[in-house]
Amino acid sequence: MAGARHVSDPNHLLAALPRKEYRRLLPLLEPVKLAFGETLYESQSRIREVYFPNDCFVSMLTTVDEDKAAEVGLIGSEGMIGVPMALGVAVSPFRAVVQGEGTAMRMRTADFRRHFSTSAALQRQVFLFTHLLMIQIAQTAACNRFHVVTQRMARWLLMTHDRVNSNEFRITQEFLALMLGVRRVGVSVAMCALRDRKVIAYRRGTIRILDQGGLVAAACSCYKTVKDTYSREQAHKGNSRPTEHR
Amino acid sequence: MAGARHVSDPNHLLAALPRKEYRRLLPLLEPVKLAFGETLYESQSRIREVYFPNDCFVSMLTTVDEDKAAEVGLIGSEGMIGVPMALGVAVSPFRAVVQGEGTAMRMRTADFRRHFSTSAALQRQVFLFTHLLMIQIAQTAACNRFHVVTQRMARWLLMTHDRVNSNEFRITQEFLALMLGVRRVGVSVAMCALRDRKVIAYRRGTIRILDQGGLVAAACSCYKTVKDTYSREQAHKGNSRPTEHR
DNA sequence: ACACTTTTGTTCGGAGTCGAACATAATTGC
DNA sequence: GCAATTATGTTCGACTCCGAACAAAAGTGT
Repeated sequence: MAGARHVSDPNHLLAALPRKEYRRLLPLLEPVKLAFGETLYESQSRIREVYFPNDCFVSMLTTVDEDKAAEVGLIGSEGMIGVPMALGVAVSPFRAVVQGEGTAMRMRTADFRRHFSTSAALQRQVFLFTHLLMIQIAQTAACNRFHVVTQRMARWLLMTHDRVNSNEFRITQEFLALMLGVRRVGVSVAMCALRDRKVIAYRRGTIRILDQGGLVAAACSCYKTVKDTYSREQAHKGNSRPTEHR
Repeated sequence: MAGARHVSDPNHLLAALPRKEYRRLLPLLEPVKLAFGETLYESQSRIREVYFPNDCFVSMLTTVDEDKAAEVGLIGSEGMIGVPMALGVAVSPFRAVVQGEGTAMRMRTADFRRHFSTSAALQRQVFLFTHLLMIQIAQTAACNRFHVVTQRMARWLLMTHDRVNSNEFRITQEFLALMLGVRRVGVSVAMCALRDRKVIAYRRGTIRILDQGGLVAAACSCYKTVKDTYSREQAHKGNSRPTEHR
């Protein structure tokens, strides 16, 4: 959790595969560098490749009223981009935008489809993640309903923090406002409040988390709820094979 | 859409199975009557049976802060209750409450698991529905973020209307408020407004839709978005087999 | 050093929802 | 018929967030 960033932090879904499966998959996996802001899928567009993030992470956005959008999920090395492929659908219902730059393993949909149908281990990993993603989206729905901007923003910072493995990362208030679906002013006020309480520090596009506990306290319970669910399920799936990798 | 209620409106997932598959499944399906308000799953509880609604429908609720809850999905004859089972998880992340009484086909999880793993047709149906449910939940997340009570309520009435196949159904403002995660007062005001505009009529626990077009106009675009997605995908899956059933 | 762009901070009135409380109307039980 | 219960309607002040507009500060390019 508080560890330094690994040089090559591998994707957890792939890392959890039996070695034999992994070797079989490897030739079809192309390591790619994903830049901040890059769009992997447009909403309603055909899925051509799936991605297994290593140390990058990606936002899933739902569009509404043709001008507004809101983030419904955040996916890092614990998951995969292109879940609909696992459900037999090759059209992405969401826009997928790279939130944190880094590397991912890319796989063509045809290759994925072929391997997926014959690999019980891959199915197990991907379906479990699909389940977790669904929970995350549902929690976001409830969170959007009940919690105020400060809480939702704190939650977002924590979720990002968990995926970036660093206390500092680059993000502008404008962008954060887009993700949360609020005005930038709302973010500005909320961040000032947290800064005054010495929970975070920031300057022009860079934010640093000073007091993680304080941030958890400022966030709604949604953060803990989702995180606990993730670690609970990760623990279960560890049963199949020890978490050692590479 | 405007048709009368069938005496035995069958579940669409089951109806779309090849006849042979369906016959194989039938002995394991137990028709049950589900009463309004009945809880099929508690949140975090073990899933013992899955349900294929015929003419009933069920709300999926996410709990938050130990006292509040919000509906994240509404499932009728187009779907199944117990989607996590298809993803290899036997614990329901949501509370499932019967919203509209009626009948469903019940199946023990062990039987479902066994058949599911060997029936490509059933997998196809259930995974497609899982995909649609995910979209519905995500849309609810965005909807909760951007739209006001009147719009969300209109959407809810329309979604219910689609599943109940009748212009009139029983529902109290108190209950509706629970589903939407707002105060009853908010629902009261919104319903008065719609009634004054002659879009709906109601009296103590019963509501009647007078002007479906007006209701669509009062609702946010989320209703149309989700509905269109459903019909688009339903059309696709029809390719495998004509929609004739029984 | 300077102009320009990007990012952040502040203010304003208005709309929507909140929690709380109370009033009225319809239905049920006896 | 009458009391109790359930469902609906209305009002109040407080709070959050909205859209709009403007100001200030930090970084960039030349």
